[in-house]
Amino acid sequence: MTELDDLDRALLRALVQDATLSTAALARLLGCSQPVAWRRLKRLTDSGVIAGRRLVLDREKLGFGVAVFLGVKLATKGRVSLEDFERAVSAIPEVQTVEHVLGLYDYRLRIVARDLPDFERVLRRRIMTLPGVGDVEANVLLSEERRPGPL
Amino acid sequence: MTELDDLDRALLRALVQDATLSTAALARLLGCSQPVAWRRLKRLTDSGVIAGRRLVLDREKLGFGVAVFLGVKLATKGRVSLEDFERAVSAIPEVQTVEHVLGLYDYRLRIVARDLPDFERVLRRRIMTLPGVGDVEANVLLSEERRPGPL
DNA sequence: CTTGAAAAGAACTGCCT
DNA sequence: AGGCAGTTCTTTTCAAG
Repeated sequence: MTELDDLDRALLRALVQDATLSTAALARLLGCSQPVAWRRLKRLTDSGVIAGRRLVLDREKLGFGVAVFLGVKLATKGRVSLEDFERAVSAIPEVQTVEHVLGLYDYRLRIVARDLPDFERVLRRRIMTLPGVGDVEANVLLSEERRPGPL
Repeated sequence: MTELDDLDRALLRALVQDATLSTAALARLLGCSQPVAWRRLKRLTDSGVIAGRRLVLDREKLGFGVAVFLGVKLATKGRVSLEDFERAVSAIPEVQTVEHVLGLYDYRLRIVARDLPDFERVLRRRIMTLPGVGDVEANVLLSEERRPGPL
């Protein structure tokens, strides 16, 4: 954990909303000079608080109209099973995220597909054939909203 | 949907891996000139295929060691209920994403908290008091991997 | 579609309070 | 720590092949 002051927090809040802001624009927003904004930004990046920058793509414009969350329960869960499952699931291109979780399910997967028939294909030929798969629960994404989170 | 050629796809793949690449570095990777990489990038941005750029923060370094996925079933789900729920849930700072889904649950929420006691506080005082909440299922995040997705 | 180059702007550095 | 002024680099636009 890193100690942040109010200026750091304001900087992160601004950048989480729009990562394309220049340090000069940031400085204007925060009421400080451009080099100060730059130094803060660099410090946060070097210390790893800022872990990276990601492109946000428009699924639909790319022809992937369907996103589905799958909860997966494994039938057998030794150490080897987990590793086998993770390796196999990582090889499926339609899988966007693999989350290892604790609770009713063992893994949560975010899958994207062109349409529902395409999703059925992925589910039957890719997911259901994964090593050790037990129960699977699906939730089709209707809409999603991302929030800044606590800071 | 937008029609993309192989160069566009290669460009997106490269940028999804590292959104900090300069257009010159991109051009080198793709084997084209810098102005071409720049034009392609601009076209993809203007057309909305590239929807934005986001900062990736390190939860733990910010002091939020716990992330939990909640599946929420509403007890009553008229149009008004959905809107009430969404408005109320958006006001909780610990909520990072709100996903309206179809399936066993109505909403999936990603919650972050400082630790498990802090999460319990959020769950009891914020989540369980939301308007119309029925069943709630929780999955604690152990680890997550993001994959490039299909392209 | 390319290369090359100039103009604008952003990022980075050193020095000062 | 913060600010000013300057340098360097990238992005962006344009001319010409």
